[in-house]
Amino acid sequence: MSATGIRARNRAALLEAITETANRQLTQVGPSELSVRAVARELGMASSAIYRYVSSRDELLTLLIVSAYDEMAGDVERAAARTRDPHKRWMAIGLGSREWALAQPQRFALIYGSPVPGYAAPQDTIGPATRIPALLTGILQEVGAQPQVPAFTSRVGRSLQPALNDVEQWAGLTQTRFNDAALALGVMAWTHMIGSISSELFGHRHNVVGDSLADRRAYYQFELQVLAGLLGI
Amino acid sequence: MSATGIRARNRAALLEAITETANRQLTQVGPSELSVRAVARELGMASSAIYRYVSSRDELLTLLIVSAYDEMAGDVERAAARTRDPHKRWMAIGLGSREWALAQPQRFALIYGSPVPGYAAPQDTIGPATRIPALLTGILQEVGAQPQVPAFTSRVGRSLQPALNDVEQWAGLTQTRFNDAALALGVMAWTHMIGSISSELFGHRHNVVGDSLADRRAYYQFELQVLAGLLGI
DNA sequence: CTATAGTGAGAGCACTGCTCACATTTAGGA
DNA sequence: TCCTAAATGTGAGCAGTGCTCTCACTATAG
Repeated sequence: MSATGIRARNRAALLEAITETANRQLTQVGPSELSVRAVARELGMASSAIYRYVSSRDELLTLLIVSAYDEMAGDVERAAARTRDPHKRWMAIGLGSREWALAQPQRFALIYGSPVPGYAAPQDTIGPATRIPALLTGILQEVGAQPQVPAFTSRVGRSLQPALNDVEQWAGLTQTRFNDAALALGVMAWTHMIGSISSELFGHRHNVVGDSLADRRAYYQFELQVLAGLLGI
Repeated sequence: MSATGIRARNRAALLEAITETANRQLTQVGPSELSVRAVARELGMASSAIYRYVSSRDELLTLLIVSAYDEMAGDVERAAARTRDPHKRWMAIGLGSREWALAQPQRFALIYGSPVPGYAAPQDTIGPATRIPALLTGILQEVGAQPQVPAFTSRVGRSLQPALNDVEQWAGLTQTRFNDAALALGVMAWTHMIGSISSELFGHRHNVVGDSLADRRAYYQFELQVLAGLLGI
């Protein structure tokens, strides 16, 4: 009788259960170690049954990627919403991103680490992936999108021009509009945030700097300040 | 009769052959997919024989990591040695790093990507890992290590102090000596270089920016200029 | 009520890292 | 020189993986 049917409901519930347990296993084993069989085992079903709901391990990973992007963006958006001041929001976005990454390192690695070879991100992921950058560009737009590029801008300007030839597309995607330098520096800031978080999280910095940067949060905050300064926020 | 013995020589040669074929397989399959059995197969020996030379897959990875660090550093050092001008050397180091990464993406992922879970980098890797950063700090030292921090420095300064409490150790390691701000910005620059290269290589930026940054090399060059400007190079 | 499509179980294939018992070769000391 | 001990290679085997296929069963639509 039910238009959707009891089967459709069960199906949705089970698919949710699959992604949930997979996400929970991700807190312990890391993306490349995630096992379809282990998920099935924990759910008490045959491993082959999983493939009724997810066509392959890669498709399961895609589900987890989308969920990670979305949850991280949600956290960061909430953190950013707590203040109106552009500079404080800038810091909140940066620090919030790091916080989420430290709390969920494997899920961060899933979306910002080196991809598993052969995996091509489908279209479903680009929407959720754009949410945090959109917050940043929103701030740029708010402060007037006139970055206070320091004295070296003239030297930099020459090398910048050929890099940006499709700003219109970007502006349309994010519904913002500002000049080339602001875009370039904005992308640079976002790149640096995830680069610095990755560096801390994956222990690359430790191989080089040792414990020179004892208070990692304070150092990251310093970096955020530098980036904000570059953009005149 | 030979003090070392023919066996030791064979052993060394075979160990070299193993890392060589492993490195060649790395050009096609990526770190997490690298297979001990496949290496053995290509060398025409039983898979179990490999374990006479390498105690585990992780130890093989460590060998490859060290070799990747060393070869990349060699390339970049050569590129940097072509000029004496600090600014040009700065650019050569940054661009050289990117060049190597684009030519050997899997090996770059091996050393700067997300680590395989459970793998802890042994001491052998920290020496080779420090070579390129040492080039950068060398330039900082050369230009006087007085970064031209822009107007926002005063605001930044407060948050910087707690982050740096073991500068002496770092200075000893790299045999350089400069002030806290120079160190902090230097680490930031290096962090950004590998972060930006990773972002381009692993396709993270593509999910966000699309093809707005058409000429990726030009954009990366722009970033290098900004970083150089921050450090007064 | 029946034909159909959805669902689960289990066996099986090809692959992985790794261990072990066994044969063979080599090296060094009595 | 001989002989013991160490080093080396082989193949079987264990436990795990992703994924496919066949078979039974059940809910749904006509």
